[in-house]
Amino acid sequence: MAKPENTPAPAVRRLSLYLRQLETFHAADRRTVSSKQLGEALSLSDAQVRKDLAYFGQFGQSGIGYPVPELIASVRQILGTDKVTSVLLVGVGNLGRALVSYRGFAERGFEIVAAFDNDPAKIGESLNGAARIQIQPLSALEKVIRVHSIRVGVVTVPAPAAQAVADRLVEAGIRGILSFAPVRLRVEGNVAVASVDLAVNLEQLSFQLTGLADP
Amino acid sequence: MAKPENTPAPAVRRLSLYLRQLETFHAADRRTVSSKQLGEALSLSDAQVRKDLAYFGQFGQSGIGYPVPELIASVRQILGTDKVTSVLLVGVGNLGRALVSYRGFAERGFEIVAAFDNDPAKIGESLNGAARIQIQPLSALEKVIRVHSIRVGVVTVPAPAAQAVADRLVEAGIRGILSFAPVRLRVEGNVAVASVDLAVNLEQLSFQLTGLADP
DNA sequence: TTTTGTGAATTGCTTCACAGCA
DNA sequence: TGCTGTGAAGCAATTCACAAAA
Repeated sequence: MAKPENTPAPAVRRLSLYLRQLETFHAADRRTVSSKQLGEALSLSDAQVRKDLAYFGQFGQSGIGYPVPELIASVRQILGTDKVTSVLLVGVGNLGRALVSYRGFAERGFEIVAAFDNDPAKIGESLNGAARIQIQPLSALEKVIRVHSIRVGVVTVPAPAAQAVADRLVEAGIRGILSFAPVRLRVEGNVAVASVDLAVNLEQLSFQLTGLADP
Repeated sequence: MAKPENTPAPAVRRLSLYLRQLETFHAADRRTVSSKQLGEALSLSDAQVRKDLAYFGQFGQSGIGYPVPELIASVRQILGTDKVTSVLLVGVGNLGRALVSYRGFAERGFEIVAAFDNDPAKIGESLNGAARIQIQPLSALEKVIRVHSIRVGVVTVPAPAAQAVADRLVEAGIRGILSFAPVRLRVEGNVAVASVDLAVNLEQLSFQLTGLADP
């Protein structure tokens, strides 16, 4: 359960995969799992699994493996998802709408509690997410962040507007931003940014395709 | 414009970022760009930019930099996005709907030309994407793939259904799969798979947050 | 000059292999 | 025996630094 400063980023990414797989094992009433089994399910080596987990503490038992429920709890704590995190979303286009109702977020401990857009026609519209929320004007952003102590924002506005929205979120005290805009956001040091570029993934696929034999 | 077999995967990922940034420079009528400028825009070192591009050919000119329009054309060719790629989508939930109308795909050369779902209530419904398409039953999958020679599929079905859909796509001759289901898909060797797990990205953010000082 | 392309050095990540424990 | 945790080895990616080109 330690939180070392010098953890390889890839190891942290895989932690999420371990958690997902552990939950699957848990649903099947598995009590323990070995690094070999966990690795096989995720196409990783057993050594990789052990190294990754060892960065954060000693969770396993020699000869037995890792206790599934306990390891789930530990990994959640490491990731900070053992408590529900309130999240706001800016930009209620098609993607924004889909994310508000995306159950995968709630399942992983993230609840979208507010949504913002600058289109007057959308203000007041109800959205069905984990809770029912109403679209609010951007002018309400700062107040909502303050009143609800929201620390994470999801940005689904068009690329040209993304930096301005990010600046505003940072100014209002947000600590983390998940952006779907295909631009590199610049933020002051103490704010974490993660970026998802959906088209990039298709481009990577496309690249791999050009290298494959075509029967 | 070579296509070496042994290119670091991270370099290929960055190629997409270079393309994006080059297009921004192009829109601003920049004729040439140096590795330093490109790197600064993306928070990468100039050496990194040069190394990455050099994996694929010699595009720059000493003392000048890289010619923007030519490099854009070359990178598109390397990624295989110089031609439009027809894509199908399986699973028209909220996320699937959003992706069908997502303009970022069309802008990068991917056109969703067919959408499938197994919910009888949805069959025949019209969706507004780049083109207008009708939701079709899964039973039509194989025929559509064959008739339109579709090589790439986007999977937005619930996790438990994803592997079965992937198997069917592979069986029908698809060459690449972009999956949004939070499971590791197993496919036979010659099919490329890319996976986007939206919740994972929030978890990574959450992890970073726990390490940051909270003012 | 400026800036590329690239071998060499370095850093970082993964795999190996085994001591130690149940 | 079966399996973890970990130093050491091996491999991969990044950065350095400079010769060559315009």
